[in-house]
Amino acid sequence: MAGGGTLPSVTDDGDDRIVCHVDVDCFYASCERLRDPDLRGEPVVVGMGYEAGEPHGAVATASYEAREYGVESAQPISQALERLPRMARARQDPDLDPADAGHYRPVDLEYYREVAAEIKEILRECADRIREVSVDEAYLDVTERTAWTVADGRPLAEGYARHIKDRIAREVGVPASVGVAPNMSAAKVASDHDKPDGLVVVEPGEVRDFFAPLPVSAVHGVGPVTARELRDLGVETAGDLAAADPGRLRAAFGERGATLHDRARGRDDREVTPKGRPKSLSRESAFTEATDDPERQRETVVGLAADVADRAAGKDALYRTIGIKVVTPPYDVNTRERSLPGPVADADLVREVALDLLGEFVGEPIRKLGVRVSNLQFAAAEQARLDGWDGPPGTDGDEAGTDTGTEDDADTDANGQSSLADFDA
DNA sequence: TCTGGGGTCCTAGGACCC
DNA sequence: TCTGGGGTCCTAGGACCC
Repeated sequence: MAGGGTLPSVTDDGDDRIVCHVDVDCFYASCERLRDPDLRGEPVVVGMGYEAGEPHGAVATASYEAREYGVESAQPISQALERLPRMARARQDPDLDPADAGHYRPVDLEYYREVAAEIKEILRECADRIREVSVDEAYLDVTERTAWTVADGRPLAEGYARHIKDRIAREVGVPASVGVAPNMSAAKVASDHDKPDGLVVVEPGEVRDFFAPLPVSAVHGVGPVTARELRDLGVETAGDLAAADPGRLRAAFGERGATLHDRARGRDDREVTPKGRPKSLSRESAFTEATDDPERQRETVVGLAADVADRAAGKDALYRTIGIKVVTPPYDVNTRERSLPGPVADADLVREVALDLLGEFVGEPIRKLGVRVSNLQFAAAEQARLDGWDGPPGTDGDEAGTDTGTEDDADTDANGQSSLADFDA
């Protein structure tokens, strides 16, 4: 970019990696279209906790056509229906125009996972290192597969990204947005920049200029709360953030402030690494309306506890901490947890501890309940396989899992974590 | 816009230890 | 009797992400 006073040929931080962020556009809705091509071009709303003909649940994904009617994700279905009536209803009600109606579908995660698996296969073929963020999103390090070299006015990396995007469209049949940049954070923002069906390339040295005009909320890690607090400090754009005094940011936001400052300046040295094992497993569910019925509350916790224990068992996970979440009106989130002397896999214990913790709240009005297990350790065989070693003699599974085994992903994420590790050493 | 479900990381205070 | 300066673990809550 022909920027102002900065040195023209210096990259933001000397990082010449090539990172792609691939994000399937309104994934659930796109999957529904895959299975029912009549939905193409139509407003589609996928609701969780939604059942055909019922008004409850919340919007998981809305197609872009549905968004034009003001349907947003996380919205209650009842509200979505006010803005975009159901097609079946519009066909019967003479006051409604079917042209302004939408197709509502319940979430079918199993099917979406099948589609995601096909996409993942393509991504794995296209990159040496991948981090799958969620069912519809992944980072790829493609440094070894392409180059920033410019040919015919465009970097080769752009053609490579287009190739990935085209393969997903052709072989799977869903649209994806792709961002290409020298680091993860910029690649993510790039893929968000021109949705749907976007392809945005930010070359090394351009990252800071690319960020500059964007609102702070576009920076990954800035949510509504931080955005408001930043605004109060006079920081409106990512450019303001990059120019802000890091000491002030650190004072206001701690380590996160420093990280966000770095991101806005185009600095992010996180490596693209696989996600590793989960750190907690949980299950929660909301009552249609807050209830103070102790029996319903206990029943719910019993069911959630069984689900969580079951899932943990399916993953060969042991847990040392059992907790609950209790949401009381208006929307107060309370958590309670208890750690055990050692790791267990015991459904009865999950239930007993969860019920015991619930005792503090039982009888109060409750909107939502959750059960969680954490401090996970994985069975020895699983651990050895994932760690890529066979287990040295004299180190049994218990020892290996106790401490460092679960912390060995310290290099994966937060800078704070690795600096702590450095300090220890 | 009164809020669905599954996660991650960070912070801060207190207990406890040396 | 009062008190330093580490460190770890546990718990609760908050912000954020998809």
